[in-house]
Amino acid sequence: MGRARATREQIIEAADRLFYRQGYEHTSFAAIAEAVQISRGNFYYHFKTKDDILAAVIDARLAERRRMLERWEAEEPTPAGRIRKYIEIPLTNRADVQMYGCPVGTLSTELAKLNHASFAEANSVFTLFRTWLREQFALLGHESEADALAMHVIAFSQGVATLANAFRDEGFIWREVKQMSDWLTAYE
Amino acid sequence: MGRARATREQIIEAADRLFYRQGYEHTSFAAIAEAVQISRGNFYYHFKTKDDILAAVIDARLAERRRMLERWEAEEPTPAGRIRKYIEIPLTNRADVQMYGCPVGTLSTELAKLNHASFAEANSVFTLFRTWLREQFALLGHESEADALAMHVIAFSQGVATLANAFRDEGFIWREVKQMSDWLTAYE
DNA sequence: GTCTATAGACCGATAGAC
DNA sequence: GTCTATCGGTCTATAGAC
Repeated sequence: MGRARATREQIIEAADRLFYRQGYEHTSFAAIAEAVQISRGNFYYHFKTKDDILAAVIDARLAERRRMLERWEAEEPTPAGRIRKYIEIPLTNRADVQMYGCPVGTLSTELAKLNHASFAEANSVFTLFRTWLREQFALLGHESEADALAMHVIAFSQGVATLANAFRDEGFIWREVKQMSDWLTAYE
Repeated sequence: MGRARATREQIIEAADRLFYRQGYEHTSFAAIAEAVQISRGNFYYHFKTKDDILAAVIDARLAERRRMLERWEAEEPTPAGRIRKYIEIPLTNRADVQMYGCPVGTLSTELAKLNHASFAEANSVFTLFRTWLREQFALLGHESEADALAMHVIAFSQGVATLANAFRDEGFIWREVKQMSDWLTAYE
């Protein structure tokens, strides 16, 4: 049981990484199996279909982001400090962002085009951020516009990620994050 | 000769549409051939490889966007009015944007993940916008920061498109475009 | 008769699935 | 390990305009 669980998690980890770097559709069973160094037969013991793996990857991402937000709440005493943590994501992950874009945004974009059943599930990561940011803005005393501000911050992040990916320009990320961080001071 | 040209352009048109709606990799020869109502054999008379079609689609998009910018220059006498036209794109195309995102951004994102040779070519549409917006900001007297402002506007557009696609929220587009339009007045 | 445009059988490789 | 579907891509035959 412990062994099966470890293998299962290795598969999810490898799939997560490959879906992010190569896209969901472009990633084959064989590629994941090879990355985990297991046979395809063993593979099917853990996941019956590719959609099953996708669902597991999305669940894992959701759980990981939840933990990240909890960590931020422990580290940053003020709502503004927490929002700033979110704004800085493209900078914190700049190497990956330039190479592969945002994991959440690019998966959402791909699943939208595939008309995939897990499209809504994948967007629940966006919703997690949206709800959390909304809370932080509400704590800052901007209840009535909290949701619009939350969406604005996420949109900023997505725009920066997409262009940083297209142009592979780190200076651009620095400038945009600085600007957004300055914008936030008006709401502190 | 005239017949061939018509067929060729029909193929490019159908491929453009399908690449946008379903993604490049997810769109098969068979799907394009069916959309144009020709056989797959005929198809290969006009394009040898799938990459050839992609290149033709990118060229067509570049030409189309160039014409659009020229149209805007004719219609809008002021640089600010022209920039505003760009800012309003997500609103103008809101139905498609909500369903399929931005054609330029989503193709760039997909080709980045596929490590596709035409990645740079696809981004030339971004560069077209970037150069054009930079010129408009320079005309407004903001030469030193013109490029950063151009990138900022494109990033805004990409962020709005990605989130509008994920949440299928038209109100969000209206709010963001309004906000960005107001932001622009500070530079007029 | 020639050339353009079209059709469709066919190929090897690889995909997801069992 | 195998099965079936489908992928991108090649090849040949031929219909029709000139």
